[in-house]
Amino acid sequence: MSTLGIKDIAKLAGVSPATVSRVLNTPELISAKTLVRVQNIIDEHGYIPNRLGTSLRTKKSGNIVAIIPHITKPVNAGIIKSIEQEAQKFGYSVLLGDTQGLRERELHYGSMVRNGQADGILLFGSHLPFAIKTDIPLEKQLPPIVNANEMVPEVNINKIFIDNEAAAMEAMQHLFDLGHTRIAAVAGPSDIPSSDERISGYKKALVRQGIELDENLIVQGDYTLHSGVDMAYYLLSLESKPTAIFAFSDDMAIGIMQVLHKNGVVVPDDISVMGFDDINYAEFVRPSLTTVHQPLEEIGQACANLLIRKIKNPDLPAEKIQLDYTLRIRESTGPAAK
Amino acid sequence: MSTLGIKDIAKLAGVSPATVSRVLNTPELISAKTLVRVQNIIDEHGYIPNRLGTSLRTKKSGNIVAIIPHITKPVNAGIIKSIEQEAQKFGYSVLLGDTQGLRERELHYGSMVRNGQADGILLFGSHLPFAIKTDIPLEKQLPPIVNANEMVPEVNINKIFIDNEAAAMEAMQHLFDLGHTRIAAVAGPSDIPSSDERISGYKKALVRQGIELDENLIVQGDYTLHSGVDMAYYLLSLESKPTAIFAFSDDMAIGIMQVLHKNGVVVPDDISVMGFDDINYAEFVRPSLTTVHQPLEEIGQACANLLIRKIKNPDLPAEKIQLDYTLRIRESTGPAAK
DNA sequence: TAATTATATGGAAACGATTTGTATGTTATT
DNA sequence: AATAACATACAAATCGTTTCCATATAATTA
Repeated sequence: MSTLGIKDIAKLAGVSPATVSRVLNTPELISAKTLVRVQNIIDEHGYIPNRLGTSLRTKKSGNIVAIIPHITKPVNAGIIKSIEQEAQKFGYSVLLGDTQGLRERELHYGSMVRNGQADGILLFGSHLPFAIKTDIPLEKQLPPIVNANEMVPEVNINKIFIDNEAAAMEAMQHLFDLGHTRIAAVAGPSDIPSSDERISGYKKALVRQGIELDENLIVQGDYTLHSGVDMAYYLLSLESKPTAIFAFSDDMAIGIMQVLHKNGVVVPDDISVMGFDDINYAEFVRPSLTTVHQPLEEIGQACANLLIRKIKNPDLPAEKIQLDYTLRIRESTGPAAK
Repeated sequence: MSTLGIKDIAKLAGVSPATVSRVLNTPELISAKTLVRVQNIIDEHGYIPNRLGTSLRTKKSGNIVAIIPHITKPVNAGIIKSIEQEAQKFGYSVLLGDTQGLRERELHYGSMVRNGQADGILLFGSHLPFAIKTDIPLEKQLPPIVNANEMVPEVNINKIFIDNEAAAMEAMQHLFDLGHTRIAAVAGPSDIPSSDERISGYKKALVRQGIELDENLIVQGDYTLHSGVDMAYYLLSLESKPTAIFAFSDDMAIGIMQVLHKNGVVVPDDISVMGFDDINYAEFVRPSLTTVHQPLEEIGQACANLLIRKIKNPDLPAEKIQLDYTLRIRESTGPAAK
């Protein structure tokens, strides 16, 4: 375990530490023969430069940290994969930080860029992961950071997003087209921006269609399977039941469908169910789930790419990039029951 | 962005850097009045010690890296959560490394402990994430490391595992009890130890039951939803179809059930399906999935706890900890069709 | 009161790399 | 043969901490 350092390698190769460093970083400045000699010693001993020393000196860690509320949710699968690929293309490593929805963990991962362990932040939550001072302009305080999916309220930040409101409206239009007029919305937590935006789309769609809003039909879950279950029981308990349910996450939609099935309600014949996200299980549940597809790979790639550009050039102004959603119509939605 | 260092704080407080360091790390050695004075300056400026400097000096990073083949698979959800919780309890941070199954990424994350960015490794893959020399005893070369779920062949390593062979046998026994004799196995990739162990359990169970092995009934997938689909089509194409299918992952089982349903095969009336893992979707698919439950939270906690103990005391001998699986019987298995 | 011991702080050397002059050795030019 | 030009390699400073050692002050004891 006694790992040897650049000085040891230098001694073994009969050169100075500076030369070893150049062999590693700027080999074109080194003569062919010393290059191979030193490189051989390096290989032979499996020398790996201590990243702490390097980072300390260069003030670059080569890491980016992705702050993700619940990393194992299937909706993150495509995002993470593409982030890693894009980052690797530019020589960056991705450190994944799972916050479990805890503010403390957000702050913890957020501090990694200030304490030198990372060069930039990919933020998938809706809170800035550090304290900001009100007496100094925000831009002066921000490290390189890109915000995706769940938007922070702050304006001057790089953002990658889809138009949640428009997506919700389009989903509603699909249900209107099938003849539904009594449509329940199962929203996410109230402090989650994407949920608010989708509620807004839900309401606008009703207005446009000339349908009066029934507040009883808007319920709040937390995007999880189990909250879908709870909300389904509530909706089934209504005296005047909806003919369609628009859940703002696939997980909730799946939970809802299970309860409906257990209670003898046939989807979509009795009630249609619509999800949001298009996780990979959406087409494998029964009936397969109609949902709003998010371009997850694109989101991940765009995030990483943008962040790295900001790291290399911190003074660029904030960019907002909007990506396209798609309606994926499957079996869980059908004509409204009479 | 010009972040100030310990010297700046020292200057502002009119003390030496050593004193500031003590305020942060050993406040009991500092007089009450300087303590509050220095602490105020620290708070006022939001000073955060540079972790690189600290780690370089102390030779401890306070990080552990978890190397995970596919982090977003639902089976990892409970594991990751409990790892984080346990690590935090001891003041360690978890860096999640998703390898996407690539050797290169394994090596990359594996090098983090040698280059100072992490103090130990939680390994969920079946390859050691670094090169080992054959002329030196393994124990001399190993950093603190704990291997879980998918076992590396090397013997002298800390391991957390369930008895996959016994679990597979018990699953088979459940199917035997229902009257099945023609049971297909849908295995994982051939280089994945857990799959081999389950195959071994599958075969032993057949022997014990006095049923002749039919090699045509053992097929190989890759643990994913889509490979479940492919394998299901293959099994349906057999002239003599199985009455039960034992998939070595829930994802494959879910893929299989979808194909069966599409082709008018009723589960479990026509064919029973059994999974492995007990991911959270298992009880939400239709029919809900009978499967082998792995104690994911326990695994995560045991891993992190063991690793941290090894970090603090590297000379402890390797430990092997076996945890208990449980059969979860749901709707996807039933009496064998005539 | 003087001598001794605790207590609190400062100075400076590490930790492991990179990088900026600077020095050395070679080759080319006059 | 002397100088210029160039290619290499070195020594030392540096990044931001912690910690050993020394010192100054305060507290205790004789």
